[in-house]
Amino acid sequence: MTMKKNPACSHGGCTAHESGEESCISRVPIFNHLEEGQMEEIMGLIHSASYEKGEVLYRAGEEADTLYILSQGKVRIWRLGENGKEQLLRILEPGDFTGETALFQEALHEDYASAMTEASICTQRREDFRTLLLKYPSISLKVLEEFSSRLGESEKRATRFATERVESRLAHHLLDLLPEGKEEITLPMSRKDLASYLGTTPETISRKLLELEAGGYIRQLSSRKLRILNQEGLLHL
Amino acid sequence: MTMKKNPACSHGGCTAHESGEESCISRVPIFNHLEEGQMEEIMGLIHSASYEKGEVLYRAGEEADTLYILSQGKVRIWRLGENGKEQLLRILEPGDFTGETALFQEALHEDYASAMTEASICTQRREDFRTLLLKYPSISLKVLEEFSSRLGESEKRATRFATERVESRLAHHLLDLLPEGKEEITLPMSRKDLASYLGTTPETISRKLLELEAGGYIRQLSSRKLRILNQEGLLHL
DNA sequence: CGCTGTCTTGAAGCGTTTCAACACAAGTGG
DNA sequence: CCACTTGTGTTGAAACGCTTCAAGACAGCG
Repeated sequence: MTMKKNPACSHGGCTAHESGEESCISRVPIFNHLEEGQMEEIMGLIHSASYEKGEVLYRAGEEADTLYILSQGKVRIWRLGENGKEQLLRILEPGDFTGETALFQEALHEDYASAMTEASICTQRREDFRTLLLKYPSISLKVLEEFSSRLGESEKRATRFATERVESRLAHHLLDLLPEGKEEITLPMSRKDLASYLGTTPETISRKLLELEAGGYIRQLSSRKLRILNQEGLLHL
Repeated sequence: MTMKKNPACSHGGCTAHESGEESCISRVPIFNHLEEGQMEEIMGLIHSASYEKGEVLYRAGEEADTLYILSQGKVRIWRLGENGKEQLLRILEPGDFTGETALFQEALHEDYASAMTEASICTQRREDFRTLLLKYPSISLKVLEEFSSRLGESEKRATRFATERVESRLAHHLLDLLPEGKEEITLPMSRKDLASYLGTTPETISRKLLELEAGGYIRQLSSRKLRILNQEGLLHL
């Protein structure tokens, strides 16, 4: 990992690209409602770093005292079950953040984060972030909104694991991936990762996709692309 | 449900009991760091209610605009999977709160809450709560801590469902229930609820407990009481 | 005491995993 | 450009874990 301090996110990933003169921070939902001057104050407390593909941001067991905001690239977040089996929790896109779980309790990471591609990441130390929260309560509300929605997601996921079989979990996941109004999906990950995310095996994913195709619900175009033929049907599997 | 407004929690459940002259609010972690005057301000924004055993506080699909703080009794929080199967998410004890998930997004409840026993509950309207958060940023930090820990819990749960078999989930759950330094557990719920919580069936719970007993890990004293004989062993199941 | 609900036990069936073999695609070096 | 390697995805068959349904045991409560 290569690391720079200030001016905020001045490495390749964070400075102007398609988005003009903006820094990475303005693209982050929890900050983007603030005014000019406040933004600058925040940027002064941000560090930036670049990671190679495959590099690890943090591991379970390490002290969690940093907030990571992804500026460019993709980052994998996963956990190890007590038996050592790995589970994919989520994939960060630019603007997403991680490391928060332990930011508010003096705790250790329970998950792992690693770069799936070359990645530009902005970081902020726990104490700096807490100071900001106390100074600008509106940021807290934004973070609470984000936590709240993530908590909802996570409980929904847990309930799906607990109450639904693989075919149904897969069906619902495909619907989650389907862009509004469209009917074609590009899977964002390999069978192995998809299996890990859905709590099953690549073999079973393969077979269930075949079954869904046989049932007329979907059509597999290539290994990563598929067309949804019967949205309503998938919903009720 | 019976409802009263002010003085805060003055119904039977909230006024002095074992705890002296305190109101329910001072027992709530997110508020209990505040000063005298601030407490009174908060109490002015709190309503109180009593629920009969079995009564529902809210249902999935209803608008979520109220924070519920349990003062006395027990409350069940559960979800319905897409296929209609019910899953127990958690059981609230006095001091715990619920309704938060949707408090920060204009959203609908996705879960159900009902009183397991007669219950005294303090409520606060969304807007009143948001106002408090903006006025006293330290409350936000407390709530963030609570959310953060709950998010961690939930992700751990999801990972357990996804990566571990029933025997292991049960074993870890028993360890979670085991009070520090003790070796006897009183299960806080029926087999049916335990099964729902762990994403299995009552029959399987019964059998797995037998297996754990046969393996020398535990000893069943009665249907709700058991003794842990091999803590280390359970951990690595 | 008998009723009702909770818990247990048994046997059959089903969904999923596992392991092994094979197909296929992408990338590398001769 | 082809052969070779490596990784990813598929397919088949057997084994396993769990659920389901049905019946019986037990406990709590009128």
